[in-house]
Amino acid sequence: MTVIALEPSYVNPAFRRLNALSPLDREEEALLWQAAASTRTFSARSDILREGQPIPQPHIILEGWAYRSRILSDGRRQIQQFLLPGDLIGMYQHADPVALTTISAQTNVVLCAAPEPLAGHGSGLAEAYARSRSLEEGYLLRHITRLGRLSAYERIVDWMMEVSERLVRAGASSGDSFAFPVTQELMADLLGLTNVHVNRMLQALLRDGLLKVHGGWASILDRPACERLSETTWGVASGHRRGAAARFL
Amino acid sequence: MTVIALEPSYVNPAFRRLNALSPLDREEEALLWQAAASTRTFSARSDILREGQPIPQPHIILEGWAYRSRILSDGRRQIQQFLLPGDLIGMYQHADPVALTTISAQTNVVLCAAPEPLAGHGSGLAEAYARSRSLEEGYLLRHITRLGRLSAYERIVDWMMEVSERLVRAGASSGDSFAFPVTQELMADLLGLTNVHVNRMLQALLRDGLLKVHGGWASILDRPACERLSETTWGVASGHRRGAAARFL
DNA sequence: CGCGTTCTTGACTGCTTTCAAAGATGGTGG
DNA sequence: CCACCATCTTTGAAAGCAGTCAAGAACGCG
Repeated sequence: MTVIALEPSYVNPAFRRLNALSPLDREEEALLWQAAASTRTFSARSDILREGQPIPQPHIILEGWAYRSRILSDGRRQIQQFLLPGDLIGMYQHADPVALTTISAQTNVVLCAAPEPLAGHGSGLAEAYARSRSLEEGYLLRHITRLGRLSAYERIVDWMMEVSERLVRAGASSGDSFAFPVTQELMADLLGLTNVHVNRMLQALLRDGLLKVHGGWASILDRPACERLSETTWGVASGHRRGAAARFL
Repeated sequence: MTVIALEPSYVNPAFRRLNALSPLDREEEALLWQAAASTRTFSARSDILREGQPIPQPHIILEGWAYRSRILSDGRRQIQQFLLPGDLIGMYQHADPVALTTISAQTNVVLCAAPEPLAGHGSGLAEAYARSRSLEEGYLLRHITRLGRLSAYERIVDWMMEVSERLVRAGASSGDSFAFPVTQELMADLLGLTNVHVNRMLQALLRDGLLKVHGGWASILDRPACERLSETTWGVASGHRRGAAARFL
């Protein structure tokens, strides 16, 4: 359809991701087009939002990579998550929300306001937002597991698998190779490592034929092997080491 | 007032916490009393909910300690967070939510259903729920920073300060000493350490006069010193190591 | 009082960090 | 088109924090 050909290209990732989370009706699509008509661009390496600052309204990332981080008083930095095209920013539902972390643009980042869902109507948009929040909570929980219990080698693989999945979800990548604007120092600050050790592990991963991260691109060389390693992340059974009988909610 | 004297005691933590997050009106209070009239109890060391299982409706913890965790296929366990009295479970706003992690009862745990907020009315309850979710996201982000960038010694202090704050918030503790039903093995699985190392760090913390954790109780011996250590958690400035000029959202 | 769980201790190993310096890369302006 | 500069990557050697393994002590519940 011609209509699709006329869509502003930068809308696609956000559109695809939300629509996949919950099908949107025509009016909701229109809301998104309308919102995407007025964008805001942040240049690479600038801050989009600072911790403690009020959030005027939720936004959607149309294009670019950003991250949420905290810097300790002695200079240590922890990146809590990366934000990719289609991700939501500041989607809180209480009065006067405030940024819980600083959000920084790694590449140039294009944002638009997240349209308010239509009340008492096809709830596709509200549903998509809610699912997106759940998904995000899942990523945070997974990152906690990654940091607490995986080795450096495993952390890198597991996170790359997550990035790959999220890019596919937004339709921003279709395969095992994608643009990857992340320095080794950033990966280190995300994964609780040092840049030196990240460098060594990336070499090992390349040597082992699992991953290639080089020159702003990443390739998953051996997806089955990566999934096998990353699959350790998948839980089972009871949360107790020595559990009693279960009787669920 | 006699009415208050007649309140079931186990309602207090949840009631206090929610009411502090956003003032509830009389009808909303009534909803809570009503919900708390029918409780569900889980015995210590049983699972309340398993990863992947559908969540019939959100619940409130009236009493007891629980935790969310994931166990890797090789037996490694990561506890993502502890759930304390007044905390919410499964507060998702999309259709057919599913548990993102297993939730296990550490002590006996008493739950009740979280009442649906009254539509188009004093939005105190909805506001309290939303604020609770924000708070929880903040705790997850802080835990990520803890795991990624704090030493074992710092992790323990920082987490104990969080627990203390959360207990006070729920009115379940008023001071620097509180019941603490957490084994060293659990702390290890929460903080990404081994039980052996947690043991050694707790000894060091006692020796240094910061914390005493013993016999099911915890005491903060030197709160200023603990806060100073934990304060490293407080961020500053730009998220970038070498940042450009900021121009915020 | 007895048994399982939890805590404690010691010696040894090893993954990851630290520090420092050299090499590669990419964008910019002459 | 190339020199230049900041940023990013790579390397090596040494140190350290935390893990592993194993065994004994203490605790708490029935």
